[in-house]
This record gives sequence, structure tokens and C-alpha cells, in this order.
Amino acid sequence: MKDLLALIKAISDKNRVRLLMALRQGELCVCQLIEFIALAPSTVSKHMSVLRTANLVEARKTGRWVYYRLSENHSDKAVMGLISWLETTLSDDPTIGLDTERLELILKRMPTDSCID
Amino acid sequence: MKDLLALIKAISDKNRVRLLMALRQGELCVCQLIEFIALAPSTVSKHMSVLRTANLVEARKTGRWVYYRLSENHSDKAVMGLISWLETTLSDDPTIGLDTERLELILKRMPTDSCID
DNA sequence: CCGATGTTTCGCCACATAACGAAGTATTAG
DNA sequence: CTAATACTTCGTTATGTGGCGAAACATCGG
Repeated sequence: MKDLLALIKAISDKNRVRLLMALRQGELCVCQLIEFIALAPSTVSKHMSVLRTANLVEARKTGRWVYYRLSENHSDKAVMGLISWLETTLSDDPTIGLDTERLELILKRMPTDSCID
Repeated sequence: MKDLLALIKAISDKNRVRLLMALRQGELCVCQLIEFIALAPSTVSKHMSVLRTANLVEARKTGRWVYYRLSENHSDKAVMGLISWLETTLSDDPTIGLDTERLELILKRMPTDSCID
């Protein structure tokens, strides 16, 4: 029950939902997420930490950069089920649609490759 | 997106999740829900109003009594999907298990029939 | 070593929310 | 009509949460 509430609370914030959906694109580093969501670095870091604690995303550190991706732990039915519910429910959402377009432009300017040594 | 967040926030509280799961038993009136959740009437009323606004439950008034039931609007994929995700995820939850037993005892003492004129 | 860069942690503030009791509304019983 | 019952609304209080900037931490370039 505690885990379940952490999971639900993690997606009960608009910006965290947007960040989560952005990661459908694939792995993104924090600097890209900051550019995308247009919030202070400390705020984005906190959001990602909440998503991480809820097991919705996984993190990988390479040099100075930290990459986040959607969780791929398929044995966690709760997490997988919630992510697919979110994706389905938001499939026609205008905010997410615009976000996806905006993210594409950002990725052209600062591709994930440019965050590699 | 706004509806979606209302939906998620509605189930982001432990007591609301418990109330929602209790309604799997079928329709229950507020006095039964108060007995079940052991909170002040005003608090329970507020919780049910939040669940109602999110379309997770439906209400029916008969005389002095108000009955709540799980939403049965099958065209609302988001609501239906979320309820089944919750049920699946909580299928082995000890809190919900104990709640279910406790609710049975309460229903023996104050069956839904006794709330009818 | 030193400064620059990417990210996180911490402390603060503004605002949201769960809880309660008191008061209000609605309906039934006498 | 009046009292009692079922429920909701309102006002208050305590706690939780999202936002930021400053400072800390980690890593890389020179």
C-alpha cells in the first residue's frame, strides 16, 4: 500500500507526468529535461528523484551527466500497468502532443550525443 | 490533462483508496462508509465528493440516505482502466484484505437494507 | 591544482490538502 | 410543528508539497 501510494503521488503532479511522457522518446539527460520543462535545475532534480523512488524511471550516470529512462522492470506489474494506463489516457492530450513536438526541436539543438565525452 | 490529474489526485490518498475498494462490495451508504473508515462524517463526505468529482464513483439519494457505488460508465476508459489497475495492484494488499473482512462484519450489523424506508 | 559544467541537497516560502467540529440543509418520525 | 437522523458545507488548523536560489558535490578541461 505504501509503495502504491508513492507510485500514485509520483504521477499526481502535472510536470512529473510531462517529464515521464517525455522519456518515451528514450533516454534523456537532466540538462535536456531542464530545457524541456523550463524549471530550475533543483526542481527538475527533485522531480526525477521522486519518479526514481517510485521506480517509474531508472537513472544511469556517465561522467558529469545523468540519464533517465522509463523503467524497464517488466516484473513490476504495478509500474508497467500504470505507465501504460498513462500513455493510453494521454494519447490525445494536447499538452503532451505539443510537448512531444517541442522535445523534438530541443533534441535537434542538443542531441543526446552532445552529452557524451 | 486536468481531468487526468483530478483522477490521479483522487486516488492519491490512502483513505480514499480504501473507500473506493470497499465499494467493490456494492452500493454503500455514507453511514456505512463512516463506520468502515472510522473518520468524522464531514471528512468522509469530503472524500466521497472528491471521488465523485473525479467520476470514480456515482451517488444516488434515497430519502435521508446517500448511496455511493463504483462508477459504471464503461465509456470512460480512463476511469475504468484506473479502477482495474488499482484492483489488480491491491489484490494481495494486507490493509485491503483486513478492510474487506471488517466490512463484512459491519454489513452484518448494519446491512444496506436497514438504510431503506 | 583550479575553474567550469552538470547535477543534487538544503533551507525557505507560498500554497494545497486532510482532519476536525460547528453550523446548515434535507428528510423522516412523533 | 418539533425533534431526530443523515449528510454536506464552512472555517480552522496542522502537515505536505512544488517552486526557487544558494551551496555542496562530482567530474572534466586546462
